Amino acid sequence: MDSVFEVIAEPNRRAILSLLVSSEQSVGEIERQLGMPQPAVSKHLRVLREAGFVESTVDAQRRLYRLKPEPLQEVDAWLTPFRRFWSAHVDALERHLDRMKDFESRTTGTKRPVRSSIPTKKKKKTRPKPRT
Amino acid sequence: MDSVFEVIAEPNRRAILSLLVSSEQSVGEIERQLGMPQPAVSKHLRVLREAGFVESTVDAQRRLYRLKPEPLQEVDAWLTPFRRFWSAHVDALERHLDRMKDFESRTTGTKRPVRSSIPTKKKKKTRPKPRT
DNA sequence: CCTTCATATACCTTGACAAGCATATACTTT
DNA sequence: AAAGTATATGCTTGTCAAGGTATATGAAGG
Repeated sequence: MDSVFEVIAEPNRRAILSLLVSSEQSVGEIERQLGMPQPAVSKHLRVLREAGFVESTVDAQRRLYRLKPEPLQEVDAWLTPFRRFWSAHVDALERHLDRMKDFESRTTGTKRPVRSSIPTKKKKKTRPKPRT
Repeated sequence: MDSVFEVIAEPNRRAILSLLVSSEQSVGEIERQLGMPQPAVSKHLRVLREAGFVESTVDAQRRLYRLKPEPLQEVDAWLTPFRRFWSAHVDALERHLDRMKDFESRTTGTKRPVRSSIPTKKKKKTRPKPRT
């Protein structure tokens, strides 16, 4: 399990991470919320811990697990070059939609495309395409 | 290979995606740049295509592959709740480092921690900790 | 047409890993 | 100390995917 990507490839591990984002949890709490056998939880937690996604502290017999940011930041960093790429695509899509605007206007239900939450560029004014 | 996370878990596939971010490439070009056997490239491209990461067009005998944004945007979206989480942590780290500032100053080589490229919050003024 | 180039697919083998179950460790309460 | 609770670990098994090699498809050019 060398890379962070392999670690988050497993659905149950992603579920555990999502649980921990709100607050730290014990193994038993995770077990109950996810309805998975306790050994499974412990094993996934082990993988997550060894990869640096979580850390634990002892509270009597319980172990409280909480998130650590670094590995997920690594994933975030990996996405960076691609964000540049897809923001260009959204731009192109927008230009296209702009040209389609009064065409489609109210012929169908108004459905907007998903917007990137992280604009990597200033919005550029859409120049009307010069006639060829 | 049901989820996008499993697809990007494979290092060679991530390498292919990284290659394609600059521009579309043929199978042979990918093969050469990554130094991997052609059948391997084709198989990974198949997985990527079926998961929507890439699409291809035919250019004579070549196939040109290019990126499609959606699956990676999905990964980006999955990270959203965690960004909130770790921005809080960076804040805490900053407060800590602030307090350490004149301590470490030039005792070691100046090495800065990795900063999140996507601030999810305004920078908050660091209040000097009141004496306990 | 026949050959060459570019890419895809089929088949096989191997290794990794998750699931399931049993058991061990460790702390707590009585 | 014994019993109970919480968590970890060991072992076995089945599955699935990646690598390797060979072969198939298909287009281009002589």
